Amino acid sequence: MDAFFASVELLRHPELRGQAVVVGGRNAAPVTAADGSRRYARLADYVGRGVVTTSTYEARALGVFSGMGLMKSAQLAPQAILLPANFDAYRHYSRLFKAAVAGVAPRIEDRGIDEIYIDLSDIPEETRSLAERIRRAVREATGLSCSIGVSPNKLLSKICSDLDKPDGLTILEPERIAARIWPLPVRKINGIGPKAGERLAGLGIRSIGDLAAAPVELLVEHFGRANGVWMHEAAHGIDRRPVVTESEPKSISRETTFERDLHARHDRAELSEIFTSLCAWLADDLRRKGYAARTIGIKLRYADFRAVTRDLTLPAAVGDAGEIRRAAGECLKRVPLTQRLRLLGVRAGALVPIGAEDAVAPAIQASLPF
DNA sequence: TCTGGGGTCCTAGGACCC
DNA sequence: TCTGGGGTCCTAGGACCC
Repeated sequence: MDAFFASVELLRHPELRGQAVVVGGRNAAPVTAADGSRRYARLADYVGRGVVTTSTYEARALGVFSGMGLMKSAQLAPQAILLPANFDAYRHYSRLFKAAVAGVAPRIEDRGIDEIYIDLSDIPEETRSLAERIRRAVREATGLSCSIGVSPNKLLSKICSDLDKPDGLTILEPERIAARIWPLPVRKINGIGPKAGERLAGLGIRSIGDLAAAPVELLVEHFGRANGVWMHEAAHGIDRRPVVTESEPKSISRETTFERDLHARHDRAELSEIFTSLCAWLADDLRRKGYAARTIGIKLRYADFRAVTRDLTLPAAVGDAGEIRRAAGECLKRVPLTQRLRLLGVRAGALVPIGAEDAVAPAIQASLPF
């Protein structure tokens, strides 16, 4: 989906269309005056922590992109409109667009709130008309635009979906990999992030073509056997991963960054309250999704941005807020708390579907000597 | 006044078991 | 003048993605 959160906001606030709009931060929603006009916050007025979650293409033209600190983006685009995120609305439109696609092509892999892979292998329709039909279905169901890449595999389709944004359609024939894909920077490969990108640049490898031309032994030497071979194949457009239409969650977590850094001793009461709330929210999420957890963990981030985690695996799965808090409290005892903190999080792992806790076959009681 | 929140996957070491 | 080999589970950290 194109600039998904921001695009949903434009559906809710159509008068903002054409303007630089940024979603993010913790500011209050726009105020509607008696005459029906709305007052919007400007980026320049924002004070506090937070990053840009999504920006409209007009804001991107000013250099404001996802992940950028709001304070920094305020310098680039002080007049941009700032809206708080409305996750309920985004989840609603996410369900709508996925259902619309499923009506055309049902084999879908979920990749988060605004992205999917679609397996078109078994649909006989000509590629372009099929893709156009999907795009039309999404627009009719949501009023939103999306960008589609069609290719022989997920890796290439993901790259292609990005080539003609927004509202784009890119169809890649395998013979055109060298012409269309090799000129792109290595960072366009899903799985090559900032670190790997830097290390590749250090080897003089900048484009996907450079990567394709690099000896696989060189890549293996620098990135390990599995990674090196993967990079080599990716650069040649090889990807054998199937479209996975069903999966179970592995973990569920809740975390929060404080308005200001807190100290375990000095701000004990405040931290304790936040900690308890996080455990309660997590328990609620677990219950709503139908899971209990055998592993409870915490995460904290110090004022200097270092993060640490601690885990505790329990003899039996838990789901209750009190049980979670008790286990998370044990984890908290194992972490140094002398420095100020900026973030606290609680995580549930080793998830067990509720009702299935006892579904594991009980161990055979008798112990046999053979 | 830097740097959100929710995830997945991988690696590596140690405990423990047979 | 030692102390194999193979496996699983748990923990911690880090890269990466949406």
